[in-house]
Amino acid sequence: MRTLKYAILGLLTEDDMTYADIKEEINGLIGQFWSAKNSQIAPELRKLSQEGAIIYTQESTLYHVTEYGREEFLRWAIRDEACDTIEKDAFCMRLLFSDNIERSQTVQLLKSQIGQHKAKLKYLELSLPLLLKDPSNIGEQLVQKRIISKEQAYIDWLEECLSYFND
Amino acid sequence: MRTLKYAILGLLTEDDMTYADIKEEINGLIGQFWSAKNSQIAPELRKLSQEGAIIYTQESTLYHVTEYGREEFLRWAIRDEACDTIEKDAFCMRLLFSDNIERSQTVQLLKSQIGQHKAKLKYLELSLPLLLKDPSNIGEQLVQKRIISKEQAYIDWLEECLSYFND
DNA sequence: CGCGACATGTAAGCAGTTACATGATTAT
DNA sequence: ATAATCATGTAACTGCTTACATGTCGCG
Repeated sequence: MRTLKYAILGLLTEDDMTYADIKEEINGLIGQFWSAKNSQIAPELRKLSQEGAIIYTQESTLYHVTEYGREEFLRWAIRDEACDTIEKDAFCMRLLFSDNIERSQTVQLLKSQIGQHKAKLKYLELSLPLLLKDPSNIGEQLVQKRIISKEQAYIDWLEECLSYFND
Repeated sequence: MRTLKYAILGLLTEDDMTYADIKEEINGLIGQFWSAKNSQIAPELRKLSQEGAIIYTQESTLYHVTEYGREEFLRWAIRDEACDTIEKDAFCMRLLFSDNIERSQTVQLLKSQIGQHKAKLKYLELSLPLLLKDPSNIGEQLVQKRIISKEQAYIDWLEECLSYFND
């Protein structure tokens, strides 16, 4: 589906950016629902250049979206696709088969998960609001809200699980 | 991380199964947090046979987990790994960049998503409880609860989004 | 200079999907 | 029997990650 392609075109539609800018954006809010490593971003930029969707300028080190790139982005933006959130959750797998191991082990795993997710939530609550540069961008605010409440919901569920196993 | 491997070993630890049985389980509850197509299950079964983790019997058409396979599974089951739920959500990407398109288009996309997710929720609420064969399996119940409340939370968020864009 | 740390980029391999091929099953 | 449908499996490709290579910058 080349979703990363459209992330980059979306960013460049708002502004010309350096490689570092793009990386920073993708490691920020975007990374919370569509992560990508350097080693994926770099080839994608090269591919987009070859396809004539973006142009790189040596002197300014800026990537710029072409008219074709912008059109591609806009065509994608209004496309009504089937809901396709892909969630892969290895911890659910462990919990599903937890009757094969000691209850105390499961409790330990749960506590560890809770600790990790609470740390993540704290990080999100601190860092995400800082990324909101333009308060008029409703979409950005709504996505941010979603990321945080999703994390909170996961913690709530983990704690519910813990209470079941602690009896 | 070979999570599919451990899904299969986990299933076979509970009981010997045919290919169809395994497929059915993976398309059921497991598929809600770790989906896999036939074309991934078949090679994985072959690989597990080669590795000596499972044995296939022609006559009974049953897959059976070996002692080595069971040990592998148990080692994995108690492993305390960093939280690594991978969520990829293309709709969040569209919403994030929604200030580039007409508000009415965004409203339309939101309504479509809401419809789709409500249909999915209805399906989950109907089908998942039927899969609960063993009521003593707490893990199964908790995972099922999680799947359904996650879907509900997504719908709630979409409706909140809609109310913002409808003003 | 030259050493270490960090940013950037490449290449190999794993995971997952799509499209297609084969074989079994049912209906006409 | 033959066609249509479904289950099963393969192969090719895309997407993604890991591990590594190169380059650039700050600092002794």
